[in-house]
Amino acid sequence: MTSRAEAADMPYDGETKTPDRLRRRASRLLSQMSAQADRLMNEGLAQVDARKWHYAVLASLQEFGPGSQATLSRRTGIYRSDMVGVLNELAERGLVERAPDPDDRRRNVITITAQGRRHLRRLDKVLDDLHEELLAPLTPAERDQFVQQLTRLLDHHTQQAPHPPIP
Amino acid sequence: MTSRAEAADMPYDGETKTPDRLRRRASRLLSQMSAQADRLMNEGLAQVDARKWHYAVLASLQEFGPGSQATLSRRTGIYRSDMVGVLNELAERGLVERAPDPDDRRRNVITITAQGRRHLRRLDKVLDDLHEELLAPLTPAERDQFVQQLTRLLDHHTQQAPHPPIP
DNA sequence: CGGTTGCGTTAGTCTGACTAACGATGTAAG
DNA sequence: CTTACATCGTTAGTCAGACTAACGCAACCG
Repeated sequence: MTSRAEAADMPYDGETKTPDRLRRRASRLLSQMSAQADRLMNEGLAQVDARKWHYAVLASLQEFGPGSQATLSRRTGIYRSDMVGVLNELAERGLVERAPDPDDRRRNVITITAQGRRHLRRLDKVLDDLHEELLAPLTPAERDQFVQQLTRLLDHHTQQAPHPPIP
Repeated sequence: MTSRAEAADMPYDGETKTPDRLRRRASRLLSQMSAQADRLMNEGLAQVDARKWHYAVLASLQEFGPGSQATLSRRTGIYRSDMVGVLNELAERGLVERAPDPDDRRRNVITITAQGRRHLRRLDKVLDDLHEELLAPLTPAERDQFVQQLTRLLDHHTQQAPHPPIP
């Protein structure tokens, strides 16, 4: 069981090879895969004039109905300071409507438009395709497993999280 | 087609719940887990006056011996423009030595020092602990599986990659 | 010799994640 | 009622990671 391969008769290549202890680190794999996934999504979404956050907000609106910006922030995990810009973009494109809430004049009520719903359907399709590409090397069973493990990890670190409860 | 109608008798919480289609997206899970892992690593490493990149460089030096900055760049995946700063930090701390290469005067030869080796041993321990924490919810078998799947994904996207061959 | 390639370095872009503080408004306690 | 506190939208800014462009220099190739 030679795990790290007696370099003895291997074409030793200290020029390009990454040490095993490095390649194996989950944190490293995660950040690299995350970068890769981000690149993929951004490219794909750019082709339909959209961004990751657009999808998050539209999906949340579709699923749970209208809400204030702070509500959307909680639902999507986007900081409310960043939500401003996202909603500007969505409103510019006519995908959502931002109207003052008569019941609470601090708030804006955000509503998805018909066009927004249409756009969301498109984004869903685009993202499905992109994820197909992203997860191509995994079998369907492995994909489920992978997603489920990621979910468990994430839940564990965000439950009684000492850190980021989306301020 | 009542796609969101089933909320009928659920404790509907449109204020904080994230839509399923969103929570499930691997790209989203990856970026969130990556952020979480980054935070964890950065915090842990900060306590021993180190950074992620420090580990990568030191590990590479230990495993494959001295090399030029460009070589290290290839081995670790750090851009050579960022390598400069990393090596400055490592040199300041006396963990590596940067000497001009007499055989090729464009190059610097980077060598790990005894102190660097000591530091690396410490970092390895720290990272082991941090990863124990990071992957806590997974059984040992699942961890292997998880790492292996990430590796496969990453390999697939970096092999004949149209995109980032570490320029 | 001249052109191309590789090297180290500087500077700068872009994105995502995150903090601080503001004024305006709402809620609760005395 | 008024004083204190919390929440909302917004602006501005920090910080890190990933990445590009371009520079001057040195080496290699034909």
